[in-house]
Amino acid sequence: MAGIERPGPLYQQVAAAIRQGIAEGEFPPGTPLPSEAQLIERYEVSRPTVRNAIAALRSEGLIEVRHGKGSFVKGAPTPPLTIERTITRAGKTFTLGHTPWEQLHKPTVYRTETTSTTGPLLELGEGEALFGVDRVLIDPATGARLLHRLLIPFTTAESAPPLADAPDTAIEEIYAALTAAGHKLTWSETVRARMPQADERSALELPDATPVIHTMRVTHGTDHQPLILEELRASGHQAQLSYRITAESPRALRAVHS
Amino acid sequence: MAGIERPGPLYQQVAAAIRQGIAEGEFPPGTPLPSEAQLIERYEVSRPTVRNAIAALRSEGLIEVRHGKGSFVKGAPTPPLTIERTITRAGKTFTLGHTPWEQLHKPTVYRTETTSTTGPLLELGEGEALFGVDRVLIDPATGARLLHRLLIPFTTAESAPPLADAPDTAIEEIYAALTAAGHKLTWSETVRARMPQADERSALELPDATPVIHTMRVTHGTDHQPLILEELRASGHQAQLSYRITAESPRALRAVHS
DNA sequence: GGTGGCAGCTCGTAAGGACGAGTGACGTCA
DNA sequence: TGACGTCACTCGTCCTTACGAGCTGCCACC
Repeated sequence: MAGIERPGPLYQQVAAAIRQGIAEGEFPPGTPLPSEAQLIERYEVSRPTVRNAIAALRSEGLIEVRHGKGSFVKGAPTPPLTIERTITRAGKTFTLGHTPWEQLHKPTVYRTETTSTTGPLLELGEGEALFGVDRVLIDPATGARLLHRLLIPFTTAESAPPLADAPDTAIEEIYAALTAAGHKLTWSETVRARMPQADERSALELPDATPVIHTMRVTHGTDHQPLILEELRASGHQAQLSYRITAESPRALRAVHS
Repeated sequence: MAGIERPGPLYQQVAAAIRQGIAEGEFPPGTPLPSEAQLIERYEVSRPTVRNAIAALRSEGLIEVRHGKGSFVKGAPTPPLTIERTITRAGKTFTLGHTPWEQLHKPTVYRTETTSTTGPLLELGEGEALFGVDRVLIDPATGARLLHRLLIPFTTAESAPPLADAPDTAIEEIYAALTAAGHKLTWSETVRARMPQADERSALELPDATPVIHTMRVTHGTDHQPLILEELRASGHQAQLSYRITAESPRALRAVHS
């Protein structure tokens, strides 16, 4: 390789040199890197070595490769869209999601069954009948996409009349219907970071090396019985979740980090 | 390739065949895949093709490659450790974290400055002086690791005497000290999913293709001024966060998903 | 019997050649 | 003038060959 010999595998040295070039502004965001052939000449290495280096930078999310065009430096990661998942106490506004989403299609409504993942959350066995409602939500400002899924057990749908007829009602209407049916709602939500599945990669238009942030929210009724399950999946590059937490009695802070 | 010709690149066909073998139980979790040489014979392809297929499976997190030993099918992802980030209303218990963590080392205490990320969260400019306290927490049951970082602005440390002397106090002691200093605490927390940086990969002992789940929690005082910033980073494979949400007035559910 | 070294397995890195496929610009032909 | 085909450029896939490095078990030597 041209210049000073550094330790480690050659392709790592090439990757480090390109990384440095990006950091120092030699390759500004949005511009194409030198082509593979040029990198071969420049660093005096073989094509596999160059491609290996490029693969490393790709998996770090630093660059993006477009067939027939070249390798492009990615812009600084856009400040991710914040999705409010918040509640404040006593009468203040209660946001379950960023407001101005647009729906890409009409909601997809289908019948499905509980799985080994969703069953326990709904306190049902496996194979119990559910309504499924899938939505693709888009933030008009940034184009960020969200996959939203609603799973409604038949028993819940029957207990709240509007649901059985039209499960593709807006979320707040569903909450309203459940409240009207006499339920006092609480929610519990788990958040995971994981790599996308193939269908998520295409639906969310995820580039390489992009994790998804995945939440499962269970709405509980008065006796804490699970009523519905909401799933939200978004690109880790485009979305972050935000929670606001209020404590009633500060004395309750014991028993943390023993 | 042996057998029926399927469409698409050869290495994808090989990857698909191995994927199928894993799904069908031919290669159970924990067992080694056939070696590269054997896969070459079996599918009648060259070594780069086999390695390309293996790289694809690796980046999906399906297998794990150990130098000198072989490629191993990963076990089903262990049910991740749930970290409670919860609050319930009015007097009930308030858990800021899973309780029985062990510390790997003594906390590392150092002086640092706000960055373009942490400054705005603490409502400070860039380059303002901070105490930093880093901890590596381990769940004794599963071995799951957590990186915990506490950033304390000097002004906060001065306003609560114990902090200036010993910033490496346990978290609940810090909250207690802040409360004793007259603050009525609230918290806001953001959650992101992203790929690890090199230092996180080693500190959390992350395998390939493992995202991290990263939370930033700001503790606010009586006038909502930011007091301290807590960062928590964990493997997406090992940890999930859990929130419990309670609403005071169900009428406040309007203005969701317009 | 114990211990060290070597052999033979694994994957990691590297070179070099060949061809296919996507893209865009240019020039030619109608 | 307009449309289409060609060509030059990009990256994608695939092959062969070679050697280095981590790991393990066998075997010979002490």
